[in-house]
Amino acid sequence: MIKNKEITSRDENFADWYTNIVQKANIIDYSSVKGFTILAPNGYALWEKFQNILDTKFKELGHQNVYMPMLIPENLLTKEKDHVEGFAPEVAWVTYGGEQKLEQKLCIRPTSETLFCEYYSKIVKSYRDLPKLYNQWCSVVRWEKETRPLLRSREFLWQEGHTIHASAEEAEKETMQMLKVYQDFFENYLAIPVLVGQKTEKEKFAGAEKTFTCEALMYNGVTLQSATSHYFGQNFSKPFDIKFLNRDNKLEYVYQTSWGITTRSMAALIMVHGDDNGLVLPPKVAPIQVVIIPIKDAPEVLSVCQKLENDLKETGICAKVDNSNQSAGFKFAENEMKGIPLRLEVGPRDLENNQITLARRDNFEKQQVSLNENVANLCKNLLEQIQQDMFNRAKKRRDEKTYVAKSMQDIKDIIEKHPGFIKAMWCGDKACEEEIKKINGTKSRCIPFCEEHIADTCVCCGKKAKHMVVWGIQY
RNA sequence: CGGGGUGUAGCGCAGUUGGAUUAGCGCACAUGAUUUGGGAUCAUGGGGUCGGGGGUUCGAGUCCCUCCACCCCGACCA
Repeated sequence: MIKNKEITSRDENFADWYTNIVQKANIIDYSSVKGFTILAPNGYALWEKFQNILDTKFKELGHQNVYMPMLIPENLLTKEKDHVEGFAPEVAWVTYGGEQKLEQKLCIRPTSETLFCEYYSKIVKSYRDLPKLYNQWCSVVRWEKETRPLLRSREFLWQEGHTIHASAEEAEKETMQMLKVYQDFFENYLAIPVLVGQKTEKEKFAGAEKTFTCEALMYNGVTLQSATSHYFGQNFSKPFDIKFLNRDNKLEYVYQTSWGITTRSMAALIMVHGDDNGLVLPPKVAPIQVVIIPIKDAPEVLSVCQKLENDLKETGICAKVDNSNQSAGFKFAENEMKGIPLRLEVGPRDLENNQITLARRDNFEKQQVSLNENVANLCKNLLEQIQQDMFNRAKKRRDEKTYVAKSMQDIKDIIEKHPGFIKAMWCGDKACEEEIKKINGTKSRCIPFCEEHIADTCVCCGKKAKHMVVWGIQY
């Protein structure tokens, strides 16, 4: 366990550490246009893992994938008032087609609500057509002023689910169901504990009736909104005229939901689990789960490596021999940087004793294993153990960084000394949220489903409290 | 958009008062050899419109003007 010399320590400067890691682990690279990054092979492989897991789940629940156009005409974007006000400042426009100036400018989608709505209004006539459970995987563009790799880029990949239903109850049920899908994904695959709850009026999605969220806490105590699920009610179906005839032969507007997760979730993974040696990937989403390193370029070493790779693959583990023409030390460092959960070292010294060395990425523990044992099976169990340990460690840290504030001074002290999740009571008034935001930009993250009664009065104004809110500084 | 800063090889930098040439150094890269249990060593080699344009001068990476790009701090955001 030797600290990587080529990156800034995460305790010294977390922001530098992060930008070092994403590049050195070959997750992203910069392009020549500000805010537009290249998803490099390791980054894209990780995203494909995310896609696979979620897409399978979505389909199990009856959703279908579609693909909407990338361009939205101006008059379509502006149909829903709150929505356009939320997105207008950050859309990119296409104004020319070839040499010809366009009569109506076209916006590059910042999100596709309006496109789905237009489509739904065309295809829905009767309650028999409902529900429609569509999803799309695509990229969207938002012209951010300040950009950071994966956290805030001008183009990002995501998935947006848009469903319409014949009743409010059914749509609300869908909203909650998808929130649970995300929670399960974060906790059981990414090994990231998330706080789930409802966004306040101020923080909810532009045009939504209600917004629900999964909030994660990074190593440095900064919060990250990691996935959201919205209930739109009829807010979009009215302006977009998505009507159906119900069982009583009466025209009614549909009830709608939307839910999404972006490549930002990869940033969460990096910032929750990563350490001074690079990425640490939970086994369930690691594109390569076990790397096998031949210590010497000798035939007997290589043949053992090859056999191990085959055995592991047969057990359903994604394993790879690192054949690169580098020194052993270099390979150790390189594969640690990539976050590969488990490393098998095969060298002459081990082989003399008919054994190999096994090293965990998450806690650097090493052990010798006899080749007479079932190594593949051992790895399989160990990978499960690593997955569990990573979640427990992240949860312990999250809990340690969760505080209670009973006054504005408490909030100020916590934010300045050691940021994290801050539980505090709130009266429900937007003015108090704005007042709290003045403390280093502390925002309400959500009203958690597991509310606690901390005090009777609002932390800010002292009036009767309506909710316990979790606050924090956000990315 | 407001305040501050930086542009010299893929990356990180040096280049002193304008006179030092063919603009250097480290890392990275290429070839060869020896190596391989925590980022190997030696040898050889490739790579530059000094951010762009204009000006001053016998002479500009260096001085002046102008444009551009990027970074940091604020306001806005998945």
